[in-house]
Amino acid sequence: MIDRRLIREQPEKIRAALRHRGYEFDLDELVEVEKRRRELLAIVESGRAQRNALSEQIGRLMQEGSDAQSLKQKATALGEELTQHEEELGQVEEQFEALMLELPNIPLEEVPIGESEEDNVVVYTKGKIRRFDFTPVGHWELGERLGILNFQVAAKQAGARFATDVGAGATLERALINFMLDTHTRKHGYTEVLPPFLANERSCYGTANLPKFEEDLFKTTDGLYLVPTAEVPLTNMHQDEILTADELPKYYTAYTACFRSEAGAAGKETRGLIRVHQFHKVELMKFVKPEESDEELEKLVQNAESIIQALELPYRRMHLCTGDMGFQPRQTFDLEAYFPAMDRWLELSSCSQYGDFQARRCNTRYRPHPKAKPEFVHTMNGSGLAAGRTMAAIIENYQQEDGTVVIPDVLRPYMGGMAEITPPLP
RNA sequence: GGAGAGGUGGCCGAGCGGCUGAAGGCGGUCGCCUGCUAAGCGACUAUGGGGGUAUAAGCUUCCAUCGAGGGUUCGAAUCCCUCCCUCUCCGCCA
Repeated sequence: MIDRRLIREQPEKIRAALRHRGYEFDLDELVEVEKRRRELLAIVESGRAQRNALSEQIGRLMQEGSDAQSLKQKATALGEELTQHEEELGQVEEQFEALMLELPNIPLEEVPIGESEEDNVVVYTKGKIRRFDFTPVGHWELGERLGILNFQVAAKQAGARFATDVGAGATLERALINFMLDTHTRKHGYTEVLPPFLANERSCYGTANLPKFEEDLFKTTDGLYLVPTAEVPLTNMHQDEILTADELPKYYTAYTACFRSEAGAAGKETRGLIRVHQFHKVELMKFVKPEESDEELEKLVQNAESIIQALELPYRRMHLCTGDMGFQPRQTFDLEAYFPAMDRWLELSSCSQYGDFQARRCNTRYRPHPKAKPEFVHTMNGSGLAAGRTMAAIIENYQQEDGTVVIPDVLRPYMGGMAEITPPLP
């Protein structure tokens, strides 16, 4: 949610943002509703002021023991008229809120303007792309051959677009999660959180997964949602709270399973572990002062990158353009690893800053000084990293001609010293 | 799941139909006092929204908010209903 004052003070700024995003939205309607809301509010408030004054008078008269009957009648009549206006205001307010919730964030000026994925900008590429003297095999195929990934079993257990890790595969993914959490807590100063994997409606509104993206979420029969990312519980850690300045910045990291219904998605990218209904991720999340926002985002991106670097995977950093960016962020950087079998770069991490967009929805504020008025904090988050995709990247990049997958050095202590995953004997 | 108790400002806590946006305390800010420290004294100290004025802040006025939503009433923190949450006890369970 953006500052409502922008609606009447800088509608052109919003209009430009919508255009750059290629986002359909009836801004004129919102401007109109906002105006109507203020008009009605003035009427209702003066009506209330009159009623309050009358009531006070009645109270005084009755205490004196005087007759207040005629004033009461007057108040009743006033009340009836007021109720009508209040109802109208209620409707307009509802309309206004609904529209505000559907309005996306305003991209920062430095975000490249573009229409699609094609217009994203490569900030830099790091690591060496390995040259294979054999044809690399896709992680889904190699994983099945090694007996560490089983999509048939997953289909029986749950359905299409699920994955079951078995044996060394399960150990590898767990090793990745542990390595990531240890790195972020011990080296980067994040506080580890293990939150509920279900979130209520309010929390999903807080991160703006609701109301616009309900079709992406799994909903339980009692109205809770399976978390699509740890961003949801983490961003709501301080819902309705006023933090003190010296508490900021706050760094949180959490492992959660992530559930996405992705109803519409289909195609090439759905192979193997790339796009599944449940995956595993370690998330990084920060609450910061507005003036520290950019600097903190940069550190967060580097924290995520450090994992890819430690795993020695080739990757690149992308600056997402206005057209490819999500609804909520002001700015997003993606970290994409190279997948040799697919000959594609795929996102392992997406790091976004939101400004006060989510903080407004979560009502998370802080006092810049002990006596100062509360202001909204800034939030940001990024994957640090998506474990399933990272495992897929390892399988593809570390495969040998004989079908063996070498375990990256940093993970070996997490796997009881295992150095490679070898195919079962025929 | 059952039974009981409760949800009030940054925190604790009083109030149980009108003069209560809310006593008192803690915390905080500013000032005074004290040759360090501690203590003491005084003032100020909720949030959001609309309007006026000034636009760097500010000042002023009105409205709303005592878990959320509805109801009764001229008037609700206070009475009634529904829901949510917390605590205690019982049951069930990894």
